[in-house]
Amino acid sequence: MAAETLSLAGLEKTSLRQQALAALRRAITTGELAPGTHLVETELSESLQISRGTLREAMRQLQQEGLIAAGPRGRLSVRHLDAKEIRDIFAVRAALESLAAAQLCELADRAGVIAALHGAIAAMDDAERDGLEPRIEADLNFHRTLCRLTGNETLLHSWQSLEGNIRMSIMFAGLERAVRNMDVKRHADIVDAIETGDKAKAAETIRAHMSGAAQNLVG
Amino acid sequence: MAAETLSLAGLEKTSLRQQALAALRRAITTGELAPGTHLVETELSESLQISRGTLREAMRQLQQEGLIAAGPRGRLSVRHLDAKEIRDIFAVRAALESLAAAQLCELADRAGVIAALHGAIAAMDDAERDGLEPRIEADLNFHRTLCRLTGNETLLHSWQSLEGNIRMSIMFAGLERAVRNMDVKRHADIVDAIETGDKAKAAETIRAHMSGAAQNLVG
DNA sequence: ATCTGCGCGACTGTCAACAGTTGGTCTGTC
DNA sequence: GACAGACCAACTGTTGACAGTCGCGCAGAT
Repeated sequence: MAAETLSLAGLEKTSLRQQALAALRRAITTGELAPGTHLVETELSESLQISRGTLREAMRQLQQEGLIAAGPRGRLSVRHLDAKEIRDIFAVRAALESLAAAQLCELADRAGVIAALHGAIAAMDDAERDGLEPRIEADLNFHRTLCRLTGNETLLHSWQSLEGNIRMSIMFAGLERAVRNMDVKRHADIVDAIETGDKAKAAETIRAHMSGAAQNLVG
Repeated sequence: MAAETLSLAGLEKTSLRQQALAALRRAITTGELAPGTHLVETELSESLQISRGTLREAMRQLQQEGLIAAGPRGRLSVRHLDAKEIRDIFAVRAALESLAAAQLCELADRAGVIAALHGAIAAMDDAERDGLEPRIEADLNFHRTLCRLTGNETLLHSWQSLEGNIRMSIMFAGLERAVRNMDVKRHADIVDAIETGDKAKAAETIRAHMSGAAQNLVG
């Protein structure tokens, strides 16, 4: 029986707060909870089957992530994005990811990094057959990996706190427009630029990618 | 009695959660709560005279800001920064603020922006006589203003979520080292670069400023 | 002396209830 | 019919209490 006990399959005992957080994040970024919707604590806690206190903790986190906004008298509602805000979000995203690309260029041995990024691109390629959502996940995973590989935890954390906003932007613009940005070749260009080790070039490639992406979404 | 009722003096009715948030943030960034200190909910709620539920909401927010970190079994403790993390924080900060500088360069009419930034520098100059903390506040205010003037709310929000980490970095390095970065002239250089409207130059000025600042803190 | 249970104290996860405020509605009066 | 004022329902802010779990120390067996 040693094999079973060593598997540790049931290691992740997530708290109710984390489950609620994930559920709400998903509901908002998929549009199940429409922008502008007023989030009533009592209703939500009932539908999620958790207490208000636990729910409130999760909502604070979502508020900090920018997915929900506070109105007068503490009323929380699903944030609504307009075209300018999407452009602003992608400008910040471009700044963060170009830093990531530049930091990766500074690494002496980039072989492992390049391999990991190629793996992420391959996953994007595979996802093309699986539908829209998997493609979006694969795309976000590529960019998240870009940040993670730098080893700069602050950078990764900042990017992740933007991730919800990015997902909302995609949802707002519509999935059809969003998939235009999932082109494999353009992502391969990013990896190639990093491989050369030219910081300025890599950063500029990212900025161009993001500028085009924002244009695709709102233009 | 119209005068009194119109004064709106008591407009800011801050919730206990916000007060707790401010108090904790201050205690951590001033070192009153040393890095690594385990934050026991029952103790803190008693010393702050609030209930645990309210305290927990504030702690979630601090956790997202990166001021406190979660250990095993949900234990929260004051985050500890090492030299690498400070460099990482300042690299992200540089990326955000150079975006701010670049966006400000794109404005057709920069007169108002330049004036506001000169005002912030003048405040730094005044603060030189007032001691260490006011100088730090004036410095942070300058950089926050830089982000705010872009009108990019996401950028401002990202910067502010980094602000706590910046304050921790300053505390960690010691106030004597930190004030080396408060030089008025070097900040004036930033404003001058923005005034020329040269995006690349302005961004590079910021990056150099931040690189030097990080070096001053940990070098 | 070392190891194995066993309690016990300490803390976090979670919940249900109370209090205060705001906005709407309904009624009575002019 | 319009307006003023008083109820009333709906929410959020805040609290105290209960439950589960982890780590530690102590006693007893080998």
